[in-house]
Amino acid sequence: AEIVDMLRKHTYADELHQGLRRGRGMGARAQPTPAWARSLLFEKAVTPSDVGKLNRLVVPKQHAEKHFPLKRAPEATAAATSGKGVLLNFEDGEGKVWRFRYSYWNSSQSYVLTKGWSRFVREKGLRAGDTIVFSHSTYSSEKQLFIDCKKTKTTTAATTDGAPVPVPAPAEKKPSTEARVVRLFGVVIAGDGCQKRARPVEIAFEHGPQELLMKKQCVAHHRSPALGAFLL
Amino acid sequence: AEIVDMLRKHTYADELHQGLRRGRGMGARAQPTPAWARSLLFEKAVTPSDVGKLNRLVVPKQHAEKHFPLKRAPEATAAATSGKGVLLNFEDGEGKVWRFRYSYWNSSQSYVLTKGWSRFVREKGLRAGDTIVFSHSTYSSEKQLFIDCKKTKTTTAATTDGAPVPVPAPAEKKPSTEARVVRLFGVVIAGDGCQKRARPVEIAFEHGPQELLMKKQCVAHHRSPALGAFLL
DNA sequence: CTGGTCACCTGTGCT
DNA sequence: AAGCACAGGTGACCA
Repeated sequence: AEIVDMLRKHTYADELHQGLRRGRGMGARAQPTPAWARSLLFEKAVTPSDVGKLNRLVVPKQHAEKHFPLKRAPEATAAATSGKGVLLNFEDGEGKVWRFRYSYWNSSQSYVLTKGWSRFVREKGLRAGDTIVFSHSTYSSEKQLFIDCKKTKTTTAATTDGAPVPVPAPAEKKPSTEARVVRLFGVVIAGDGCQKRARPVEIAFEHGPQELLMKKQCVAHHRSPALGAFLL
Repeated sequence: AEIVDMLRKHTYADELHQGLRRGRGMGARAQPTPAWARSLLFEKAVTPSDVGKLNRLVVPKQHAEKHFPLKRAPEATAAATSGKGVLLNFEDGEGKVWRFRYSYWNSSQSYVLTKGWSRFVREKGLRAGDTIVFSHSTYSSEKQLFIDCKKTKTTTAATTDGAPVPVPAPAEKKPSTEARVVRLFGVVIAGDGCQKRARPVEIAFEHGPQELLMKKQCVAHHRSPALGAFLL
């Protein structure tokens, strides 16, 4: 029961460990584990769903059962299999540690990484077709796992599926020479002396007017004034 | 532990009490508590989610912590806060008593009514945009809570179903003296000082002007480039 | 099996 | 200009 509780909540040791590895803010480990100390487990080319809004990565069953410990400890099987799963730590190429929840979904009969995965996708800029690489330490004493991603070439970036998004490269901080502006939907709405508008209102959508790509939300919010009109 | 269990399951006394108040089937109490004996606590305009398949009502945190007793008894705090929550009884305008489970969701840091809520929604015919009113007895000896709903006027009553989402009366909530401006992070980024256009641009959407209280939210997710343009 | 309930999770808008 | 509140979700569980 105690072990189960430790799986559920972060323990003090966990936090300490995380803190140590992460160091300050962004936290690169002082000494990332070198590649020669790693042994490949398997790779997967991520699907659109893997990097989409499902916020999960499907781990191919063969590799999951072969390499990942969900059913290892017999006494922990009940907890791991039915429900909560386990938390796994993966170190990336920069030494940063990522913690994912790893569990089995009975409904889809599949192994998945859930909590924490979307953050990884976002921060790595992972895109459908990219490949993630799982490996582990060659030192059996360390049970450290590793995760890295091989991005597809973005130069020609012929997106197969419907996801264009010309990867803007890690769009660095805005060059200081550039004027400070405020953008809304990619359009400058303030700054630069509030330049005059040359163009009339145009609202473009991808799927036509009926889809609108907009979701309605009730805004009878307590104190927010009724936004019925935009004015610029 | 016993008390916790009583909170979890309906006790015999509970059922008896319910039965007495409800009378037969639809059950109106012989003497509903008159309005003058009630004191308003707060209101909420229900969202689509509140009346949808999620079967829960999010209670705005400020009101929840101010008016609802989840954290009252220090010894019960652990049980109430972490997990199970408590059962609360609310009397409606007809004297019928509704029992809801009220609890705190750690993951979303929010207070919710869960069990029993969907029945209320169904039987009251509650729709997104309707307002529910919470009040309590002015007799401090009675700790009775009340719940009522103010349906939005569907003047033509055209809405049978199909998600029309009527909307409450137009928000009067405007500091009349204040200039109309656009704020971002609370900072005016567009308005009188930075203004070339004199005319506010009104954006009307598919369901007509009464839908203007519905906020548009970009749902293009990760995909979609800069999402077209929104120039005014 | 089905549908209701529960305890989670996350992106986004508002402050 | 960063945090929080919450609308909108998920799978698991159970009656």
